Amino acid sequence: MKIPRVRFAPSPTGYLHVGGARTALFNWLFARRHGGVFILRIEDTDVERSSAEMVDGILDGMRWLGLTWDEGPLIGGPHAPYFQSERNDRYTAMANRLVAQEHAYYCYCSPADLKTRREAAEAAGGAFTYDRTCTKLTPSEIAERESRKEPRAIRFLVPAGAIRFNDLVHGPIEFDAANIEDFVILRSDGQPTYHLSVVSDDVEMGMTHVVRGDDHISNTPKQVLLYQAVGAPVPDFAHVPLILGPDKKRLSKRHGATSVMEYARLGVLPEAMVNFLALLGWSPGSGDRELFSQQELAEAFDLSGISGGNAVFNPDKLEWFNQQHLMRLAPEELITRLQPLLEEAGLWSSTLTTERRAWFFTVLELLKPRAKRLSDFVTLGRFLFDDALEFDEAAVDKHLRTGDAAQHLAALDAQLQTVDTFDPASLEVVLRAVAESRGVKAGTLIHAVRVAVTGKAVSPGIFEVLSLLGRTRARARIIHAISLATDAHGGQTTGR
RNA sequence: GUCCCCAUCGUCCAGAGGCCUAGGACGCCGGCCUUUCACGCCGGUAACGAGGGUUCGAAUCCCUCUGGGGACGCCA
Repeated sequence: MKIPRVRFAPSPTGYLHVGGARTALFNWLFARRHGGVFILRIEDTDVERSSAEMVDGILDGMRWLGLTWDEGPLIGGPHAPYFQSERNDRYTAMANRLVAQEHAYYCYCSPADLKTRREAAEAAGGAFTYDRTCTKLTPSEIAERESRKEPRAIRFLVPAGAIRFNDLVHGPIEFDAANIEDFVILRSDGQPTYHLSVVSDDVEMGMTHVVRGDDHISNTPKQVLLYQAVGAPVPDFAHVPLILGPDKKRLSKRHGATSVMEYARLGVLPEAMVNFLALLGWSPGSGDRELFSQQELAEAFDLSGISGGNAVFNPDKLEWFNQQHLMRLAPEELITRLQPLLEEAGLWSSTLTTERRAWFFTVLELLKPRAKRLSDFVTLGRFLFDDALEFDEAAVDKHLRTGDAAQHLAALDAQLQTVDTFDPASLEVVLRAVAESRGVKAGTLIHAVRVAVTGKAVSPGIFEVLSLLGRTRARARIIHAISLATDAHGGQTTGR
């Protein structure tokens, strides 16, 4: 196989959504797998709807996912520029060449008129196809209109016959040109349309494969025609099925989060998103493995593993992948990812990464199996980072303001004051001894202590928690809880 | 309406004629572990859309139907 050159060519009319992200990922994986080149090209020929912010948003999404491009915005490359809005002269040149070779012609029909006719046809239940009015113009009529500078578009003259191309995921696909109208390639304002700019760029940039969404299948015959008209080799196509919402409709905003950066904000790891997206519509074939790093995916990826049918986006599975990747993240790395979140929550201090490093690592290990998202470390670990506890009233009523909880805690506190080492094992011995001496089940005391030191009914193992808190903080909380327990009417239960 | 794509558990995939009394994962339901919640472990639930062919033999090949999706713009 020749060295593949592939591209992801988003239109900056919105943020990078999961569908686009997966297409980008497949292109990236394909390039990396075969030692090819991955190009990022911005298709901003729709001036009305494109914006610089959207370009930045897409670049952010690409970077977050780790989809580095070899040629494209910011870094340039041998085929610069990589913004279609800056390649206009090439498109006009190609359009003019096509007119000169009679592969295309001027069309003076007004868009407004075309629109009404199209709507009328639709109302009548059919589809409107351009009737080639302007192909009937004589050379002198054209010359006259041109001299008057009448606005006109350029249409491609679709030749009759079958148009065939081989799709790497769908196999051979054939269209009858009779069903394809003479499409506009250059708008009356001189701007190229999608078909023209895509083919022009893909030819000039030497694309060998076009990996894109399924929704482009019906565009492909038009583009094949364009390749043939300019005498360029037709690349191999691979049309990737779409991502659907739970209702089997094309995934859109009304299904919830669709922007990849939205998932980033929700505490999803890019490695989880990549893993999830890669396996949505693609499979490495035999083998039951599902957990892959980006590198491993790049080694296993193959276009032939892409399935032909659309796939439903399953948030539950994404969350599972996230949890799995979270658990596999090295402590150092986890800290880096967590820092912004902890800072935002006002829970970060530089001591976390210096003298209390070991302490922090242990905390993270304890929280890991319980966290499904990055943000869970903040909520789950808050009681360890911050002494201002928020008490769960129901838990307080159930475990603290009940029986002799206060006395039990007081007895425990007395022992905690004197216990030699504050490690989990010693603490367990102490607590069980106190429970026995007071004639209660260990569980009873444990539950009371948990609420006392965490404010909640659920937490990681209580002995680890106590140990991590340390003697001073643990005892202070228990003492406060005792007063809480004696206060029959609840009253102020927040803070310390 | 026309054209195109697709069709295995609720969902994502495996399966490229006999290995399939259809496998894995998520979810769900049990159980174990346990101080709670998770993690982990064990087990269970659940599918080849229908009908015709081809073949000794079909989830796998062909046809029809049905169903779902996409495209029909001077949007990309």
